Amino acid sequence: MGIRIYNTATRRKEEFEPRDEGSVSMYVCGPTVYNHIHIGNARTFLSFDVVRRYLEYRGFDVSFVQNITDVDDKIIKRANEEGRPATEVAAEYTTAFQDAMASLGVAPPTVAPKATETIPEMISMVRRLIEREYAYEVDGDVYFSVRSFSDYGKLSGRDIDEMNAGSRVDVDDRKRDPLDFALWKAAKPGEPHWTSPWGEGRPGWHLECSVMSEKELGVTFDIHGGASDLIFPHHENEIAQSEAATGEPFVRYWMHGGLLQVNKEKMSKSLGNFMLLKDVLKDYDASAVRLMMLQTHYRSPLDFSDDRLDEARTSYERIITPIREVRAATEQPALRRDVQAGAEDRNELLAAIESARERFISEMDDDFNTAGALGALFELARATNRFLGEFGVGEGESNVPLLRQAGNALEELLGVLGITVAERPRSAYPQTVVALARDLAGYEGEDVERAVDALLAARAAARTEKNWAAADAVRDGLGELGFSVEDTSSGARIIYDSRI
RNA sequence: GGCGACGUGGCCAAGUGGUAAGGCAGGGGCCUGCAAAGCCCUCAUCCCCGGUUCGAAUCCGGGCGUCGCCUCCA
Repeated sequence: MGIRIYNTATRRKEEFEPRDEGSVSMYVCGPTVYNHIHIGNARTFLSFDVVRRYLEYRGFDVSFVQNITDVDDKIIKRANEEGRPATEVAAEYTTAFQDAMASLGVAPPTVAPKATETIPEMISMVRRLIEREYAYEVDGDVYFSVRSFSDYGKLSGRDIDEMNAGSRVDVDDRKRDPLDFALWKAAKPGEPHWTSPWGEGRPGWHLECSVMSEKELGVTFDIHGGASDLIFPHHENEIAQSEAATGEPFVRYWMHGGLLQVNKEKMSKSLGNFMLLKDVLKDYDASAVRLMMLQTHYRSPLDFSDDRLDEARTSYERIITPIREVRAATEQPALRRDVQAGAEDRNELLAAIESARERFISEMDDDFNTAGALGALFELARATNRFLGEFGVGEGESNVPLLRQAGNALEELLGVLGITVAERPRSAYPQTVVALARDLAGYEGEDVERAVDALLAARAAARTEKNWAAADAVRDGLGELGFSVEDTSSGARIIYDSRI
């Protein structure tokens, strides 16, 4: 059985069959660039990053399109508040968005169209809709007439007549129906504007995604994603626009992610209970953030808290430890224990590798069940730790190929989830270790790396002499600088402890 | 009021008909100079009440509770 995807449009899981065999066209609604993105936004982009990575892992050639909405009411509002051009605001936060995505390890889209660079196509779609009598113009504004599109409401399961539209918003009496939405907005003085058959104006938000997706992927593309708060009205409106304009089905599979919550309440910019991604990443590794989020299924709500991030950081260490251990052991095999593993034990680890891989794939095939997939990886981590602890590299390093196989499998599958084993950056050692080395190890140079080497050597010597006080002074001193020292059978190891 | 989702151990969370993955935390043990890491053991009958079935966390009905959408929102 292949990949199954929960399709919001049909409310059930469906076998995934792309439009074109072997390739996938997917579109995910991107940000409106008027502020830094918060971690709720990040969760959605992360979810679809994993979808994209997994589809590629399964051999599909994925065209991944994500727009940048760089002209919008909120951008204009912000620009007015700050007394600078809207284009400047948009440019600033576009860059910030791209930087934030990169720091979370989200792969860049194949194409990232900007609304302001797609204006002619937007005007063209509005014109098509007017010609087909799905849209009408009033005083330079153009509205989509929801009642002219009989399928309106099919994605969100709503009936126009049962919605008490306008009950909480002022009804614009120029609209034929309160639910009619703007395709094109006449520009007010000082706003960004483009020349159109209806006068100077700018595109409506919903229009942008219909146009940019069609331009890059054509009609009836495979996957359209976004968070569940976009189902209505945004995605409903996209369907109406695109299907009315083209007469073809818009999208094959609609995927919607669950919302991030804080204290059981939705995190949103309007509620003000948000945390910016860039701030969270100051304190937590991207991989830990990814692990935290991926331990919950993408469609479920996820309650966010520092406690959960702390837990995720601990479990991140757990899952990458065997990878580090295997590297250390296979790089310095002479120092490792050399117990020969019997065929039975070797086969057991081999079987664990195979079953982890199989389970990972079957969990991910089932609507991208990252939580289940991670479960499989934790099990492989334990099997690897057990083997490593019991046999090491084996006599004549005979266990090395098998251990590498286990470590590589873990690393490869974690990589599909975008979780990487962070290499300790060389620059991580602060200059203060030099002083520490001078005090405790008699080191006289200025190089931080060598200072650390000197400290570890001094500690090893002290331990040989059973001078525990001197040995512990080194460990405690490094500990205060944020590094922990762990003794392994291949000698002491120093790791940066991000908790400090 | 309409539409929808959800309710699994101390916390988080997979599992959607055949007898409860995994992570975090806790308890006991091994290893260690001490630690850390790791390993082993231990820790639930799935919100409540009915029903269907040989058998249900898993299906149906009814409660109770939480959340989301119906307005810009990832």
